[in-house]
Amino acid sequence: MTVDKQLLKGTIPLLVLHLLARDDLYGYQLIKSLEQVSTGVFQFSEGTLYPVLHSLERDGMLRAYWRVSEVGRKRKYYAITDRGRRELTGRTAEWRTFTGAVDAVLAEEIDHG
Amino acid sequence: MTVDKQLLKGTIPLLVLHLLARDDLYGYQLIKSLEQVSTGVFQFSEGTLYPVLHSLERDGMLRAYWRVSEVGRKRKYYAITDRGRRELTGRTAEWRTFTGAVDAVLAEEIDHG
DNA sequence: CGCGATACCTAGTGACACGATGCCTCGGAA
DNA sequence: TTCCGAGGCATCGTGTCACTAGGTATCGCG
Repeated sequence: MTVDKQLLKGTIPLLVLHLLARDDLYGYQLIKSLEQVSTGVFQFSEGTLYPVLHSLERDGMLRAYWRVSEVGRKRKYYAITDRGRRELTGRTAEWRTFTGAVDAVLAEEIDHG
Repeated sequence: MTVDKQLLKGTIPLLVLHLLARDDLYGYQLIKSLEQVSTGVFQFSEGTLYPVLHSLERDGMLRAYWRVSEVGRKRKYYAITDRGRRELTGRTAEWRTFTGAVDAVLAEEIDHG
């Protein structure tokens, strides 16, 4: 099932920060990881993810570095910073609050007229 | 705790449709209800909610009618339509899928480096 | 050699929540 | 009586942000 893209607003940095809190990853790998972990629900295009990475880096949440694989491919890896970890904590709490509030509304019994 | 407004994208119609599936409400009342049920997390301005109501009405999800209270105040009530109920079912399923996918990512163990 | 996958990037567009603003009524306080 | 806050409706402009479309380059394989 596909998801209305509007629902994604603001959640992509949360997802990115979380995955990078585990391991350094490069952009393309991040896209594939998000697709895999979400069992196909998230299918981000590169035009979506790269700008997010750049802005997170600009804001000091991530640090980027180039590494060349054995096969000679250049890859730009991203590592989370301390600031990024703090941001992740805050965004995770926000996410819980937000979904809790929505679920509270959805828990209201509806009238099947 | 306040929530990043970006998270709200796309969820407002879901919340509105859900509340209106219980009872006909007028716009101002809807704002107050959402604030109350979410225990203050959602505090929508009128500039936010009225356009949502109008577009839902335009799309046939809602039907609007005027009613005058005993004190003479004119209020514009909104009633959900059959089409709106079907939309609500779909959006609710989308919401579950979406939050399930995000939570799946967040459930990944993180490395506290 | 061509093509798909890998891997990076940017610019323009469009959806949409929000703040600001405007109009009107009512009740109570100054 | 005048004013102000709350109730009640509405629209417009702005800013954020995901996405489509486009561009470059390398690699492995048929």
